[in-house]
Amino acid sequence: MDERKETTNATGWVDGETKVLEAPGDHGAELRLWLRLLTCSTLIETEVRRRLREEFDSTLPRFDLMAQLERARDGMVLGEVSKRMMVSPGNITVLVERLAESGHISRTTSPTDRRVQIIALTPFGRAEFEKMASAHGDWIADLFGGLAPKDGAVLLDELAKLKRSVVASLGKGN
Amino acid sequence: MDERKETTNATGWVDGETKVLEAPGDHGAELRLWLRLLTCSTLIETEVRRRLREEFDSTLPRFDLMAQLERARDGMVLGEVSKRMMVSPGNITVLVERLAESGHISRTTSPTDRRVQIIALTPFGRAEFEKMASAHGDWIADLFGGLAPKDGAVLLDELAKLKRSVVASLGKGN
DNA sequence: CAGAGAAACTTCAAGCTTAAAGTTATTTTC
DNA sequence: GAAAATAACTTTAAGCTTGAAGTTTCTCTG
Repeated sequence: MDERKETTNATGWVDGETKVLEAPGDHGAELRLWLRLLTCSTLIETEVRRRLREEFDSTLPRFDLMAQLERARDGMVLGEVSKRMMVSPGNITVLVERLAESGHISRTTSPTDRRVQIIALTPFGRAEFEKMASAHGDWIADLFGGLAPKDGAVLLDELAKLKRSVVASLGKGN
Repeated sequence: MDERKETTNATGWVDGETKVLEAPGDHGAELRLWLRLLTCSTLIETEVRRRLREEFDSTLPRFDLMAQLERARDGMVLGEVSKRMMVSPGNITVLVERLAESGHISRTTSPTDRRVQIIALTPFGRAEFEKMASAHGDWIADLFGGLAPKDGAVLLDELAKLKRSVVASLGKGN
C-alpha cells in the first residue's frame, strides 16, 4: 500500500510534478505543462536567490530593481519600475527605501512634478550590480548548460507562443 | 531622446523581458531564455493567485498544500509535504496552523513517533479543495488554450530537458 | 480659476517565506 | 544503557508582497 519510489534529488526536494493533476474537465495536459513550467522556474529562482544571498548578501528583488536601473543612466520613475518588474507600487516603495539606505541608489523628486520620484544607481550601486550581474550570468549559463543550443532555441520559441496565449487569455475573458 | 514605444498590455505591466541581458561573458541566449521562462510563469502564477483570492478568498500556498493532501487519504507527514512543495519546514508549520484553524485540515501526532505530525484534509477541506481544483483546471486550460496541442507537447518535452539540465547543474558544481 | 478627477506614490494590515536557532523525541554508538 | 548524534518539527527575526486606503500633487472642466 502506497509504495512510492521517490527520487529525492540534489535539491533535497522530492519530485513535485505530481501536484494538481487529473481534474474533472480533463485538463491534464495543460496542468502537467503548467506544473513542469513552474517546477523549472522555481528550481532556478531558488538557486539564484540562494547564491545572491550567499555570495553577495543580497536578494533577488534588490537585484532585479538594480537591473532595471542599470540601463537607465538618467534614472527611472517609480511607476515605470513597478510596471517593468511586474510588482505592486507599494512594494517598490519599500525596496527603494532599503536600496537608498544602503547607498545603492539615489532618489530625487522630479523638478517638474513633485509627485514623481526618480531613482538611479549610484556609482557604488552600479559597481555592485555589475559584479552581481556577471556572476548571475554565469549561474544561469551553468543551469541551462545541459540544454543543447537547438533545444534552447525551440524552447524560446515555444515560450513565446505560450506567452502570447497567456496574454491573449488575460486580455479577453478576464 | 529615450523614445520608447511601450506595449502596456492586458496585464497592466510593461513587457519586462529586457531585464538583465547582455552580460560580459555573453550568456545572452541563456539569460533571454530564463527571462522569458520567468515571465511566463509569473504571468500565470499572478493570475492564479488573483483568482484564488477573488473567487475563493484563498491563496496559492493554501491551495498547493491541500493539493498535496488530496491524494493522500491516510494523511501525510509534514516533512513530506515540505519536500513536495519545495518550501521550508517552518513555512509548512505556519500554513498548517492556519488551515487547521479554518477547519480544512486535521492534525494528529503519530502514535509511533511523537515528533511526527500527520495532516489530512477534513471532509470540509476536501469539498472546498475540489471546488477550487475544478476552477483552477479551467483557468489553466484557458491560459494555455492558445497553444496548439503540438506546441504543448514540444514545450513539455523541452522543459523536461531543461529540468534535467538544471538538476544536473545543481547536483554537481553546487 | 475653483472644484472634480486622476496620478503617483506611501502607509497599513496581513500573509508568505526563509535561514538560523531552539525543542523534543528517537536512534546510534560505545 | 547513557551520551552523542540525528530527526522532525517549531520559533524567531527579517524581508518580500499584496490589496486597499490614504496623501499629495497635478490636470481638466466648466
